[in-house]
Amino acid sequence: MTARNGDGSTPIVYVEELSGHVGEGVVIRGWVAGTRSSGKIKFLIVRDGTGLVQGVVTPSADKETFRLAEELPLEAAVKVKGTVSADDRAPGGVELAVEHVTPVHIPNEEYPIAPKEHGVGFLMQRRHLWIRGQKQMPLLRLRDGALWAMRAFFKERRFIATEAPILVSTSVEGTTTLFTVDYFGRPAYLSQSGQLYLEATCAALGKAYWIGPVFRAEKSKTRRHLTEFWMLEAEMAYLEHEENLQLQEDLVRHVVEYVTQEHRRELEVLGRDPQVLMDEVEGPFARVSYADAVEIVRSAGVEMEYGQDLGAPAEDALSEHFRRPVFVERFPVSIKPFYMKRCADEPGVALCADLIAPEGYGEIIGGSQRVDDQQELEKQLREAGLAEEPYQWYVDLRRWGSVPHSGFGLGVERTVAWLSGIHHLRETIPFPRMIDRLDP
RNA sequence: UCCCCGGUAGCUCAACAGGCAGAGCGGCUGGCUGUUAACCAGUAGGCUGGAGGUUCGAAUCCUCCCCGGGGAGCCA
Repeated sequence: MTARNGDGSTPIVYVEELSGHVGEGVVIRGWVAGTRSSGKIKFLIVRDGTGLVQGVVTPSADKETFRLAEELPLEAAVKVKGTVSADDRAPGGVELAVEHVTPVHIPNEEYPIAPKEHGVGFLMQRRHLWIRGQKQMPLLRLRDGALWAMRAFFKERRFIATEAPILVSTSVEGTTTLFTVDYFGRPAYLSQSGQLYLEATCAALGKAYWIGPVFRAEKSKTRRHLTEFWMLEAEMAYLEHEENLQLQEDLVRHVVEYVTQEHRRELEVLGRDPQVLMDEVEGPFARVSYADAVEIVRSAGVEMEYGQDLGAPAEDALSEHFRRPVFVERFPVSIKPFYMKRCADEPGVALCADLIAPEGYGEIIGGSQRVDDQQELEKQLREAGLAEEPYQWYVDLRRWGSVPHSGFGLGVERTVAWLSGIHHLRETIPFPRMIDRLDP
Protein backbone atom coordinates (compact mmCIF):
# COMPACT_ATOMS: atom_id res chain seq x y z
CA MET A 1 0.00 0.00 0.00
CA THR A 2 1.35 3.37 -0.98
CA ALA A 3 0.34 6.36 1.10
CA ARG A 4 -0.89 9.42 -0.77
CA ASN A 5 -0.17 13.04 -0.21
CA GLY A 6 -2.88 15.56 0.58
CA ASP A 7 -3.52 16.23 -3.09
CA GLY A 8 -4.20 12.53 -3.58
CA SER A 9 -1.73 12.19 -6.41
CA THR A 10 1.83 12.16 -5.11
CA PRO A 11 2.98 9.01 -3.32
CA ILE A 12 4.60 9.40 0.08
CA VAL A 13 7.76 7.31 0.21
CA TYR A 14 10.66 6.69 2.53
CA VAL A 15 14.22 7.59 1.65
CA GLU A 16 15.26 3.93 1.54
CA GLU A 17 12.68 3.37 -1.24
CA LEU A 18 13.76 6.28 -3.43
CA SER A 19 15.94 4.29 -5.81
CA GLY A 20 12.78 2.52 -6.97
CA HIS A 21 11.12 5.80 -7.90
CA VAL A 22 13.62 7.46 -10.22
CA GLY A 23 11.88 9.89 -12.53
CA GLU A 24 8.74 10.00 -10.38
CA GLY A 25 7.27 12.70 -8.19
CA VAL A 26 7.27 11.79 -4.49
CA VAL A 27 6.83 13.28 -1.04
CA ILE A 28 9.38 12.66 1.72
CA ARG A 29 8.31 13.40 5.29
CA GLY A 30 11.18 14.02 7.63
CA TRP A 31 13.53 16.45 9.31
CA VAL A 32 16.19 18.84 8.08
CA ALA A 33 19.62 17.37 8.74
CA GLY A 34 21.61 20.07 6.99
CA THR A 35 21.45 22.95 4.55
CA ARG A 36 23.94 24.43 2.11
CA SER A 37 23.56 27.23 -0.32
CA SER A 38 25.42 28.42 -3.32
CA GLY A 39 23.46 31.48 -4.29
CA LYS A 40 20.72 30.50 -6.69
CA ILE A 41 20.96 26.80 -5.88
CA LYS A 42 20.26 25.45 -2.43
CA PHE A 43 20.73 22.04 -0.90
CA LEU A 44 18.54 20.57 1.77
CA ILE A 45 19.56 17.33 3.50
CA VAL A 46 16.49 15.51 4.75
CA ARG A 47 16.39 12.43 6.95
CA ASP A 48 13.31 10.35 7.64
CA GLY A 49 14.57 7.53 9.82
CA THR A 50 15.38 5.25 6.90
CA GLY A 51 18.18 7.34 5.45
CA LEU A 52 19.29 10.71 4.18
CA VAL A 53 18.58 12.35 0.87
CA GLN A 54 19.72 15.61 -0.62
CA GLY A 55 17.02 17.87 -1.96
CA VAL A 56 18.11 20.36 -4.61
CA VAL A 57 16.20 23.62 -4.63
CA THR A 58 16.53 25.94 -7.63
CA PRO A 59 14.49 29.00 -8.63
CA SER A 60 12.22 26.65 -10.58
CA ALA A 61 10.65 25.70 -7.26
CA ASP A 62 7.95 28.02 -6.00
CA LYS A 63 9.01 31.30 -4.43
CA GLU A 64 8.05 30.40 -0.88
CA THR A 65 9.98 27.13 -1.06
CA PHE A 66 13.06 28.84 -2.44
CA ARG A 67 13.01 31.31 0.43
CA LEU A 68 12.36 28.59 3.03
CA ALA A 69 15.20 26.42 1.80
CA GLU A 70 17.66 29.01 3.00
CA GLU A 71 16.00 29.67 6.33
CA LEU A 72 15.11 26.21 7.56
CA PRO A 73 17.12 25.50 10.69
CA LEU A 74 18.48 22.10 11.68
CA GLU A 75 15.78 19.65 12.75
CA ALA A 76 12.91 21.57 11.21
CA ALA A 77 10.17 19.06 10.38
CA VAL A 78 9.21 19.21 6.70
CA LYS A 79 7.34 17.48 3.94
CA VAL A 80 9.32 17.73 0.73
CA LYS A 81 7.72 17.19 -2.65
CA GLY A 82 9.97 16.65 -5.62
CA THR A 83 11.13 14.47 -8.47
CA VAL A 84 13.58 11.66 -7.82
CA SER A 85 16.67 11.71 -9.99
CA ALA A 86 19.65 9.44 -10.20
CA ASP A 87 22.86 11.36 -9.71
CA ASP A 88 26.33 10.01 -9.20
CA ARG A 89 27.26 13.08 -7.21
CA ALA A 90 24.68 12.20 -4.56
CA PRO A 91 25.56 9.84 -1.73
CA GLY A 92 23.19 6.92 -2.13
CA GLY A 93 22.89 7.56 -5.85
CA VAL A 94 19.62 9.51 -5.81
CA GLU A 95 18.54 13.01 -4.98
CA LEU A 96 15.36 14.99 -5.04
CA ALA A 97 14.65 17.93 -7.37
CA VAL A 98 12.50 19.87 -4.92
CA GLU A 99 9.26 21.45 -6.10
CA HIS A 100 7.67 22.33 -2.80
CA VAL A 101 8.51 22.27 0.89
CA THR A 102 5.74 22.21 3.46
CA PRO A 103 6.99 23.13 6.92
CA VAL A 104 5.45 21.01 9.67
CA HIS A 105 7.38 22.54 12.56
CA ILE A 106 10.05 25.19 12.48
CA PRO A 107 12.10 25.44 15.70
CA ASN A 108 12.59 28.87 17.26
CA GLU A 109 15.83 27.94 18.93
CA GLU A 110 19.16 26.77 17.63
CA TYR A 111 19.53 22.99 17.63
CA PRO A 112 22.08 22.18 20.33
CA ILE A 113 23.88 19.42 18.44
CA ALA A 114 25.80 20.96 15.57
CA PRO A 115 27.15 18.71 12.85
CA LYS A 116 30.59 19.14 14.46
CA GLU A 117 32.61 17.51 17.18
CA HIS A 118 31.09 17.18 20.62
CA GLY A 119 32.22 15.59 23.83
CA VAL A 120 30.61 12.41 25.06
CA GLY A 121 29.24 14.04 28.21
CA PHE A 122 27.58 16.77 26.19
CA LEU A 123 26.02 14.23 23.83
CA MET A 124 24.89 11.88 26.60
CA GLN A 125 23.04 14.71 28.31
CA ARG A 126 21.20 15.16 25.04
CA ARG A 127 20.81 11.50 24.22
CA HIS A 128 17.16 12.09 23.31
CA LEU A 129 18.41 14.26 20.44
CA TRP A 130 21.72 12.50 19.82
CA ILE A 131 19.90 9.36 18.62
CA ARG A 132 18.91 11.40 15.55
CA GLY A 133 22.60 11.51 14.65
CA GLN A 134 23.92 10.04 11.47
CA LYS A 135 25.84 7.34 13.30
CA GLN A 136 23.34 6.64 16.08
CA MET A 137 20.50 6.04 13.66
CA PRO A 138 22.19 3.16 11.77
CA LEU A 139 23.45 1.77 15.06
CA LEU A 140 19.93 1.44 16.42
CA ARG A 141 18.80 -0.09 13.16
CA LEU A 142 21.62 -2.60 13.44
CA ARG A 143 20.51 -3.46 16.96
CA ASP A 144 17.06 -4.15 15.62
CA GLY A 145 18.59 -6.41 12.97
CA ALA A 146 20.61 -8.36 15.52
CA LEU A 147 17.59 -8.89 17.79
CA TRP A 148 15.46 -9.87 14.83
CA ALA A 149 18.07 -12.42 13.78
CA MET A 150 18.14 -13.91 17.28
CA ARG A 151 14.37 -14.30 17.36
CA ALA A 152 14.34 -15.80 13.87
CA PHE A 153 17.03 -18.28 14.87
CA PHE A 154 15.04 -19.55 17.82
CA LYS A 155 11.75 -19.52 15.96
CA GLU A 156 13.29 -21.69 13.27
CA ARG A 157 14.55 -24.11 15.92
CA ARG A 158 11.12 -24.23 17.57
CA PHE A 159 12.13 -22.55 20.79
CA ILE A 160 9.25 -20.84 22.55
CA ALA A 161 9.63 -17.16 23.27
CA THR A 162 8.67 -16.64 26.88
CA GLU A 163 9.13 -14.21 29.72
CA ALA A 164 10.79 -14.08 33.09
CA PRO A 165 9.80 -11.71 35.89
CA ILE A 166 11.66 -8.45 36.45
CA LEU A 167 10.63 -8.08 40.09
CA VAL A 168 12.06 -10.92 42.11
CA SER A 169 12.57 -11.80 45.76
CA THR A 170 15.96 -13.50 45.42
CA SER A 171 19.28 -13.14 43.75
CA VAL A 172 20.19 -15.53 40.95
CA GLU A 173 23.88 -15.52 41.53
CA GLY A 174 24.11 -14.48 45.13
CA THR A 175 27.17 -12.35 44.56
CA THR A 176 25.94 -9.57 42.32
CA THR A 177 24.64 -6.35 43.81
CA LEU A 178 20.95 -5.87 43.17
CA PHE A 179 18.70 -2.85 42.93
CA THR A 180 16.20 -2.89 45.75
CA VAL A 181 12.65 -1.62 45.37
CA ASP A 182 9.86 -1.33 47.87
CA TYR A 183 7.28 -3.99 47.16
CA PHE A 184 4.27 -3.17 49.29
CA GLY A 185 6.40 -2.79 52.35
CA ARG A 186 8.89 -5.57 51.82
CA PRO A 187 12.07 -5.56 49.75
CA ALA A 188 12.09 -6.84 46.20
CA TYR A 189 14.85 -6.74 43.63
CA LEU A 190 15.20 -5.99 39.96
CA SER A 191 16.19 -9.23 38.30
CA GLN A 192 19.80 -9.67 37.26
CA SER A 193 18.93 -12.71 35.14
CA GLY A 194 15.88 -14.69 34.15
CA GLN A 195 17.76 -17.93 34.12
CA LEU A 196 16.24 -19.75 37.07
CA TYR A 197 12.79 -19.06 35.66
CA LEU A 198 13.87 -20.21 32.21
CA GLU A 199 14.94 -23.49 33.77
CA ALA A 200 11.43 -23.93 35.10
CA THR A 201 9.93 -22.91 31.78
CA CYS A 202 12.02 -25.31 29.74
CA ALA A 203 10.69 -28.19 31.80
CA ALA A 204 7.25 -27.08 30.64
CA LEU A 205 8.00 -26.15 27.04
CA GLY A 206 11.13 -28.15 26.25
CA LYS A 207 12.93 -25.28 24.56
CA ALA A 208 12.51 -21.73 25.77
CA TYR A 209 14.17 -18.35 25.43
CA TRP A 210 13.53 -14.78 26.37
CA ILE A 211 14.95 -11.40 25.60
CA GLY A 212 14.54 -8.93 28.38
CA PRO A 213 16.15 -6.26 30.53
CA VAL A 214 18.27 -7.21 33.50
CA PHE A 215 19.82 -5.03 36.18
CA ARG A 216 23.13 -4.91 37.97
CA ALA A 217 23.77 -2.43 40.75
CA GLU A 218 27.53 -2.88 40.47
CA LYS A 219 29.32 0.43 40.44
CA SER A 220 31.04 -0.47 37.23
CA LYS A 221 32.44 2.43 35.30
CA THR A 222 33.76 1.02 32.06
CA ARG A 223 32.88 0.88 28.40
CA ARG A 224 31.73 -2.71 28.83
CA HIS A 225 29.10 -2.18 31.51
CA LEU A 226 25.62 -0.79 31.87
CA THR A 227 23.45 -1.02 34.97
CA GLU A 228 20.43 -1.91 32.82
CA PHE A 229 21.04 -4.08 29.80
CA TRP A 230 19.30 -6.63 27.63
CA MET A 231 19.97 -10.28 27.80
CA LEU A 232 18.98 -13.12 25.54
CA GLU A 233 18.65 -16.25 27.64
CA ALA A 234 17.91 -19.70 26.29
CA GLU A 235 17.34 -22.92 28.18
CA MET A 236 16.69 -26.37 26.78
CA ALA A 237 15.73 -29.64 28.44
CA TYR A 238 17.86 -32.68 27.67
CA LEU A 239 20.55 -30.39 26.27
CA GLU A 240 24.05 -31.34 27.38
CA HIS A 241 27.15 -29.20 27.54
CA GLU A 242 28.59 -30.02 24.12
CA GLU A 243 25.28 -29.41 22.36
CA ASN A 244 24.89 -26.22 24.32
CA LEU A 245 28.12 -24.86 22.88
CA GLN A 246 27.06 -25.89 19.39
CA LEU A 247 23.75 -24.08 19.84
CA GLN A 248 25.53 -20.90 20.93
CA GLU A 249 27.95 -21.11 18.05
CA ASP A 250 25.13 -21.61 15.55
CA LEU A 251 23.27 -18.64 17.03
CA VAL A 252 26.20 -16.27 16.91
CA ARG A 253 27.11 -17.30 13.38
CA HIS A 254 23.51 -16.84 12.28
CA VAL A 255 23.36 -13.34 13.72
CA VAL A 256 26.61 -12.38 12.00
CA GLU A 257 25.44 -13.79 8.68
CA TYR A 258 22.10 -12.01 8.92
CA VAL A 259 23.58 -8.67 9.85
CA THR A 260 26.35 -8.77 7.25
CA GLN A 261 23.78 -9.57 4.57
CA GLU A 262 20.83 -7.40 5.58
CA HIS A 263 22.60 -4.43 7.14
CA ARG A 264 25.53 -3.75 4.86
CA ARG A 265 24.47 -0.12 4.51
CA GLU A 266 24.46 0.45 8.26
CA LEU A 267 27.80 -1.32 8.65
CA GLU A 268 29.26 0.84 5.91
CA VAL A 269 28.10 4.07 7.55
CA LEU A 270 29.57 2.82 10.82
CA GLY A 271 32.88 2.07 9.12
CA ARG A 272 32.61 -1.63 9.97
CA ASP A 273 33.97 -4.02 7.35
CA PRO A 274 31.50 -6.94 7.10
CA GLN A 275 34.30 -9.16 5.81
CA VAL A 276 36.07 -8.90 9.17
CA LEU A 277 33.00 -10.30 10.93
CA MET A 278 32.49 -13.02 8.34
CA ASP A 279 36.11 -14.11 8.58
CA GLU A 280 35.87 -14.28 12.37
CA VAL A 281 32.97 -16.75 12.32
CA GLU A 282 34.29 -18.76 9.38
CA GLY A 283 35.01 -22.27 10.68
CA PRO A 284 34.52 -23.57 14.22
CA PHE A 285 34.97 -21.24 17.16
CA ALA A 286 38.09 -21.75 19.26
CA ARG A 287 37.97 -23.74 22.50
CA VAL A 288 40.26 -23.57 25.46
CA SER A 289 40.08 -24.72 29.05
CA TYR A 290 40.25 -22.13 31.78
CA ALA A 291 43.55 -23.65 32.94
CA ASP A 292 45.10 -23.31 29.47
CA ALA A 293 43.60 -19.83 29.11
CA VAL A 294 45.45 -18.75 32.24
CA GLU A 295 48.72 -19.88 30.64
CA ILE A 296 47.95 -18.02 27.40
CA VAL A 297 47.06 -14.87 29.33
CA ARG A 298 50.26 -15.09 31.37
CA SER A 299 52.46 -15.68 28.35
CA ALA A 300 50.93 -12.52 26.87
CA GLY A 301 52.38 -10.66 29.86
CA VAL A 302 49.12 -10.18 31.79
CA GLU A 303 49.31 -11.03 35.47
CA MET A 304 46.84 -13.68 36.53
CA GLU A 305 46.55 -16.45 39.11
CA TYR A 306 44.64 -19.69 38.68
CA GLY A 307 41.36 -19.14 40.49
CA GLN A 308 40.90 -15.54 39.44
CA ASP A 309 38.13 -14.62 37.06
CA LEU A 310 39.09 -13.36 33.61
CA GLY A 311 39.55 -9.60 33.81
CA ALA A 312 39.34 -7.24 30.87
CA PRO A 313 43.08 -7.41 30.07
CA ALA A 314 42.91 -11.22 30.21
CA GLU A 315 39.93 -11.31 27.84
CA ASP A 316 41.75 -8.98 25.48
CA ALA A 317 44.81 -11.22 25.53
CA LEU A 318 42.64 -14.22 24.64
CA SER A 319 40.81 -12.46 21.82
CA GLU A 320 44.15 -11.28 20.48
CA HIS A 321 45.51 -14.83 20.68
CA PHE A 322 42.62 -16.60 18.93
CA ARG A 323 41.31 -13.79 16.68
CA ARG A 324 37.91 -15.49 16.55
CA PRO A 325 35.21 -16.19 19.12
CA VAL A 326 36.62 -18.48 21.80
CA PHE A 327 34.85 -20.64 24.35
CA VAL A 328 36.64 -20.76 27.68
CA GLU A 329 35.51 -23.96 29.42
CA ARG A 330 35.95 -25.60 32.80
CA PHE A 331 36.15 -22.64 35.17
CA PRO A 332 36.97 -23.33 38.82
CA VAL A 333 33.68 -23.70 40.69
CA SER A 334 34.77 -21.05 43.18
CA ILE A 335 34.26 -18.26 40.63
CA LYS A 336 31.06 -19.61 39.10
CA PRO A 337 27.49 -19.59 40.43
CA PHE A 338 25.92 -22.40 42.45
CA TYR A 339 23.63 -23.79 39.76
CA MET A 340 26.34 -25.08 37.44
CA LYS A 341 26.89 -28.80 37.13
CA ARG A 342 30.41 -29.98 37.82
CA CYS A 343 32.63 -31.87 35.44
CA ALA A 344 32.42 -35.62 36.09
CA ASP A 345 36.16 -36.07 35.63
CA GLU A 346 37.15 -33.08 37.77
CA PRO A 347 34.71 -31.94 40.48
CA GLY A 348 36.66 -28.72 41.08
CA VAL A 349 35.61 -27.27 37.72
CA ALA A 350 32.20 -26.40 36.32
CA LEU A 351 30.65 -27.82 33.16
CA CYS A 352 30.43 -24.37 31.66
CA ALA A 353 31.81 -22.00 29.06
CA ASP A 354 32.09 -18.28 28.48
CA LEU A 355 32.24 -17.06 24.91
CA ILE A 356 34.77 -14.28 24.42
CA ALA A 357 34.17 -12.11 21.37
CA PRO A 358 37.08 -11.17 19.10
CA GLU A 359 38.71 -7.74 18.95
CA GLY A 360 38.45 -7.02 22.66
CA TYR A 361 34.66 -6.84 22.93
CA GLY A 362 34.77 -9.13 25.93
CA GLU A 363 32.52 -11.89 27.17
CA ILE A 364 29.30 -11.98 25.18
CA ILE A 365 27.91 -15.31 26.43
CA GLY A 366 28.03 -17.17 29.70
CA GLY A 367 26.51 -20.63 29.79
CA SER A 368 26.59 -23.98 31.49
CA GLN A 369 24.94 -27.29 32.06
CA ARG A 370 22.83 -26.99 35.22
CA VAL A 371 22.82 -29.18 38.28
CA ASP A 372 20.01 -31.72 37.85
CA ASP A 373 20.41 -33.70 41.09
CA GLN A 374 18.47 -32.43 44.08
CA GLN A 375 21.01 -33.35 46.76
CA GLU A 376 23.82 -31.92 44.70
CA LEU A 377 21.93 -28.65 44.18
CA GLU A 378 21.16 -28.31 47.89
CA LYS A 379 24.78 -28.94 48.69
CA GLN A 380 25.98 -26.30 46.23
CA LEU A 381 23.45 -23.80 47.57
CA ARG A 382 24.87 -24.32 51.04
CA GLU A 383 28.44 -24.04 49.82
CA ALA A 384 27.56 -20.75 48.14
CA GLY A 385 26.30 -19.51 51.50
CA LEU A 386 22.77 -18.92 50.18
CA ALA A 387 19.61 -19.34 52.19
CA GLU A 388 17.80 -22.42 50.89
CA GLU A 389 14.27 -21.33 51.66
CA PRO A 390 13.83 -18.77 48.84
CA TYR A 391 15.15 -21.31 46.35
CA GLN A 392 12.67 -24.05 47.25
CA TRP A 393 10.73 -23.64 44.02
CA TYR A 394 13.99 -23.95 42.12
CA VAL A 395 14.93 -27.10 44.03
CA ASP A 396 11.47 -28.46 43.23
CA LEU A 397 12.48 -28.63 39.58
CA ARG A 398 14.88 -31.42 40.64
CA ARG A 399 12.18 -33.16 42.58
CA TRP A 400 9.84 -34.00 39.72
CA GLY A 401 11.11 -35.14 36.35
CA SER A 402 14.56 -33.68 36.62
CA VAL A 403 16.50 -34.01 33.39
CA PRO A 404 19.90 -32.86 32.16
CA HIS A 405 19.50 -29.34 30.82
CA SER A 406 21.67 -26.47 29.76
CA GLY A 407 21.40 -22.88 28.74
CA PHE A 408 23.16 -19.60 28.33
CA GLY A 409 22.79 -15.86 28.48
CA LEU A 410 23.95 -13.52 25.73
CA GLY A 411 24.59 -9.84 26.35
CA VAL A 412 22.73 -7.97 23.61
CA GLU A 413 24.67 -4.71 23.87
CA ARG A 414 28.08 -6.36 23.86
CA THR A 415 27.06 -8.38 20.84
CA VAL A 416 25.84 -5.27 19.03
CA ALA A 417 29.05 -3.47 19.97
CA TRP A 418 31.09 -6.24 18.40
CA LEU A 419 28.90 -6.38 15.28
CA SER A 420 29.01 -2.64 14.78
CA GLY A 421 32.59 -2.05 15.84
CA ILE A 422 31.39 0.53 18.37
CA HIS A 423 33.79 1.02 21.23
CA HIS A 424 31.42 1.83 24.07
CA LEU A 425 28.25 -0.01 25.09
CA ARG A 426 26.40 3.22 25.80
CA GLU A 427 25.83 3.82 22.10
CA THR A 428 24.34 0.39 21.42
CA ILE A 429 21.12 1.05 23.38
CA PRO A 430 18.82 4.04 22.91
CA PHE A 431 18.89 5.25 26.51
CA PRO A 432 21.76 3.70 28.44
CA ARG A 433 21.69 3.45 32.21
CA MET A 434 25.06 3.82 33.89
CA ILE A 435 26.28 4.53 37.37
CA ASP A 436 26.07 8.30 36.89
CA ARG A 437 23.50 8.40 34.12
CA LEU A 438 19.78 8.12 34.78
CA ASP A 439 18.71 10.96 32.44
CA PRO A 440 17.42 11.28 29.86
C1' U B 1 34.65 1.56 45.98
C1' C B 2 39.73 2.72 44.14
C1' C B 3 43.31 5.01 40.51
C1' C B 4 44.25 8.63 36.46
C1' C B 5 42.80 12.95 33.37
C1' G B 6 39.80 17.18 32.73
C1' G B 7 36.13 21.69 33.58
C1' U B 8 38.00 28.76 29.63
C1' A B 9 32.43 31.72 24.19
C1' G B 10 26.65 27.55 22.10
C1' C B 11 30.51 23.39 20.68
C1' U B 12 35.86 21.63 20.27
C1' C B 13 40.06 23.57 22.23
C1' A B 14 44.50 27.29 22.94
C1' A B 15 46.58 30.98 26.31
C1' C B 16 55.26 29.47 27.52
C1' A B 17 57.61 29.91 33.69
C1' G B 18 51.72 33.79 37.68
C1' G B 19 51.39 39.57 33.90
C1' C B 20 45.87 42.86 28.37
C1' A B 21 41.18 35.86 27.64
C1' G B 22 42.11 33.85 21.96
C1' A B 23 41.13 30.52 17.55
C1' G B 24 38.24 27.16 14.63
C1' C B 25 33.37 25.61 14.13
C1' G B 26 28.22 26.90 15.06
C1' G B 27 24.81 31.59 15.21
C1' C B 28 23.63 36.25 12.78
C1' U B 29 24.38 39.80 8.15
C1' G B 30 25.93 39.87 3.06
C1' G B 31 28.05 37.16 -1.56
C1' C B 32 28.14 32.79 -4.85
C1' U B 33 23.69 27.78 -9.88
C1' G B 34 26.48 21.54 -7.92
C1' U B 35 27.47 21.95 -2.65
C1' U B 36 29.20 17.08 0.22
C1' A B 37 31.58 18.87 7.95
C1' A B 38 31.09 23.72 0.93
C1' C B 39 33.56 28.36 0.24
C1' C B 40 34.45 34.07 0.75
C1' A B 41 33.70 38.76 3.69
C1' G B 42 31.77 40.94 8.06
C1' U B 43 29.58 40.58 13.09
C1' A B 44 27.84 39.40 18.04
C1' G B 45 29.32 36.21 21.82
C1' G B 46 33.10 35.43 28.64
C1' C B 47 31.55 36.11 36.62
C1' U B 48 37.65 31.00 32.99
C1' G B 49 32.56 24.90 37.36
C1' G B 50 31.83 26.67 42.93
C1' A B 51 33.92 28.31 47.75
C1' G B 52 38.19 29.64 50.35
C1' G B 53 43.59 30.67 50.34
C1' U B 54 48.81 32.39 48.50
C1' U B 55 50.34 36.91 45.66
C1' C B 56 51.29 43.73 43.87
C1' G B 57 48.75 40.61 40.35
C1' A B 58 45.49 33.94 39.49
C1' A B 59 42.32 30.75 33.80
C1' U B 60 47.39 29.48 35.60
C1' C B 61 49.78 27.81 42.32
C1' C B 62 47.37 25.40 47.13
C1' U B 63 42.86 23.21 49.90
C1' C B 64 37.92 21.51 49.84
C1' C B 65 33.42 20.67 47.07
C1' C B 66 30.56 19.80 42.50
C1' C B 67 30.41 17.94 37.56
C1' G B 68 32.39 15.20 33.27
C1' G B 69 35.72 11.59 30.91
C1' G B 70 39.08 7.20 31.00
C1' G B 71 40.44 2.74 33.57
C1' A B 72 40.35 -1.22 37.60
C1' G B 73 37.54 -4.65 40.34
C1' C B 74 32.73 -7.30 39.26
C1' C B 75 30.19 -9.15 35.31
C1' A B 76 26.89 -9.92 29.97
